[in-house]
Amino acid sequence: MTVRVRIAPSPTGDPHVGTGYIGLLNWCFARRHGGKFILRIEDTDRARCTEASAQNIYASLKWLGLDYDEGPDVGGEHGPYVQSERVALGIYKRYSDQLVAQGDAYPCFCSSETLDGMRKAQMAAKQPVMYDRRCRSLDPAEAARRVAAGEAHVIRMKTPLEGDFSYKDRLRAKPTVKAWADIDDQVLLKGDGWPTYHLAAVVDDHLMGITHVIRAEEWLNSLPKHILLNQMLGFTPPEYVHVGLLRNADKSKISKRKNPTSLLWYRQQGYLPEALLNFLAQLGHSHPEGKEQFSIADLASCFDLDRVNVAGPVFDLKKLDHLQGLWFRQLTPERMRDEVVRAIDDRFAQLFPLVRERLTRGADFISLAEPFYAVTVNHRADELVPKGSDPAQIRGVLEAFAKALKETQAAEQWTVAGTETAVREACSAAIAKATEDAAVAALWSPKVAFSALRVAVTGRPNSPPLFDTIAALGAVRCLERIAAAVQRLR
RNA sequence: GCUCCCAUCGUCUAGAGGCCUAGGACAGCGGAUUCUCAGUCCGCGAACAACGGUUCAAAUCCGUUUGGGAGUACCA
Repeated sequence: MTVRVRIAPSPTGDPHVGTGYIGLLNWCFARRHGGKFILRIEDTDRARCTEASAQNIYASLKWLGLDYDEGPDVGGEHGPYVQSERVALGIYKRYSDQLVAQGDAYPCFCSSETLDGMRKAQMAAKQPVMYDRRCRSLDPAEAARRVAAGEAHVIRMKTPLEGDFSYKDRLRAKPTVKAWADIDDQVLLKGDGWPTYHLAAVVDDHLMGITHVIRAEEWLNSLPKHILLNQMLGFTPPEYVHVGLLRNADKSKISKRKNPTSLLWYRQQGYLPEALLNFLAQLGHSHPEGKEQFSIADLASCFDLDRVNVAGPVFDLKKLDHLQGLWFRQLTPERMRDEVVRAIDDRFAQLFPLVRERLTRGADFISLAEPFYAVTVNHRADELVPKGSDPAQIRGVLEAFAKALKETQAAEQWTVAGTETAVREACSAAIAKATEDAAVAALWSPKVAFSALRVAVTGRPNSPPLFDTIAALGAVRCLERIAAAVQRLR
C-alpha cells in the first residue's frame, strides 16, 4: 500500500506555524515511505476563508520547502483540491443524501436560538452539553416533505445511543474509549447546504485515497464521529494519528497573542526555512542519533511515526534563535549576502520616503538611515539635554514618554498618529499639573521635550519627522532606546 | 459542568525493568580565547509530580491523587 498523507489547512488569516509543524510531520512520513504528500484547502467556512490566505499558504509551504505532490496549484489525479470547488460539484451533498436515505442521518429544523437555549439550560443543570436529538424522532416522510417545502434545516448524523467506541491510536499506550451516548449528533450539512469539516474531511480523505491522517490532538475528541462516518459510508477508514499541540509558555494552545504564529512573520524576520524546520522538527521528533542540527531530508530518512511526541511542546523562540545562528553562519558567502541584501531591501521601501527629501547624494542614505538599521545607539549627554534644561528634568520627561508609549504599544496603536497623540497628551498632562508655571511649560514644549525624545530614539539631534521615525523604528527598539537614554542621564 | 488526552531539569528532549548516584541541547551563571562584540572552548547549578502497588530490581508496568491541556459551534 502506498502511503498517502495530507495537510488540510483552512485559508483564514495568516498561514500558521501549526500548519508548518503538521505539514513537516506528514511530509517526512510520506518521504520516508516513498508515499505522496497532498495539500487540500478546506474553505467550507464561507464567512472566514479568503483567496489571499490560500495563496499565502502555497507561498509559505513553498518557502519552507515542504513540496506537495498533489494540490490546488500543482494538480493531481484526485482533484479538485479546494473544497469549495468540490461543493460546486455536489460531492458532499451526494454523500449526505446517501446517509439520509440509509437512515443514518436526518434533517434537523431547530433554529440557532433553540440550540442556544438548550445549551444554556444544560450548562445550568450541569449536564453534558449536546443536542437533545428532538428532530431525530421526526417521521422521515414528514421531514422530507418539510425539506421539499424549503424549510430551513441542517443534516445531522445519527450517533448510536448506546455502546462504546474504541480506537487504538499508535502513539498512545491504551485505546481511546468513549461512550457513544456522550457523542453528539453532529451537523454534517449546514443551513446553506455546505458541509461541515467532519463530513468534508472524511469524504475527501476517502476520495483522495488518504492512508494516514496525521493531525493535531485537538481532533481526538471528534475521532468517533469520523470513524462512524467512514463506516456508515462504507469506507475503509484511514489510520488516524494524533500528535501534541504546540503550546505557549503557559502551556495553552499556541496563539497569536503569545507567540508569532504567522509563517509570514518568520520569513519577514529573516529566519531561514532550514532553521525553522529544524526547530519544528525537534519539537515533534528527536533525532535518533541525538543530533541537534539536521535538515528535513536527514530527518525524513530516519523518520519514525511511532517516535512522534504526544505531549504538547512549548514553543520557545530562544531555541529557534540558536538554531538560526548555526544555520546562518554556515551559509555560503553568496547566500548570506542575498539574505543581508534582502534584509536591507525590506526596510528600504519603508525608510526611503522618510529620507528622500534630505538626500544630496546616494551615499547620504547610509548615514541618514543608520539609526533605523542599528540595533542600539549611543547617546551623548550634551545632545540629550537641550539648552535651558537639566538632566534630571529630561530624565523625567523621557520616563513619562516611555510610560505613555508603552501603553500605546499595549493598545496596538503604534502608528504615526497613535504615538504622536500619546506623546502630546503626556505633555499636556504635565503642563496641566503645574498651572501657570512658565518653566514647566517650557520644558514640556515640543521644542524641548520632542528634541530630547528625538535624541533618545535616534541617538542624534537631526532626523526625519519624529513620529514617522518612531513609527518606522517600531515599539521594541524605541522603548529600549528611551530606557537607555534614561540610564545615560542617571 | 461533562468527555477525552498528557506528565523526566525553567524550555526541547534521551530513556521501551537492571547500562541512571538519569544523558544531550537551549536558556542562566562562571571561566578561557579576544582591542570590543559575536562566535568558539571549558565548567557550574538544574528534573523522573505525589502516594500506593507488581518485581530480586521501576523514571520505565498497574492503580489512585494532583497538576496541565484539549474538545464541548450550522469554525476548522
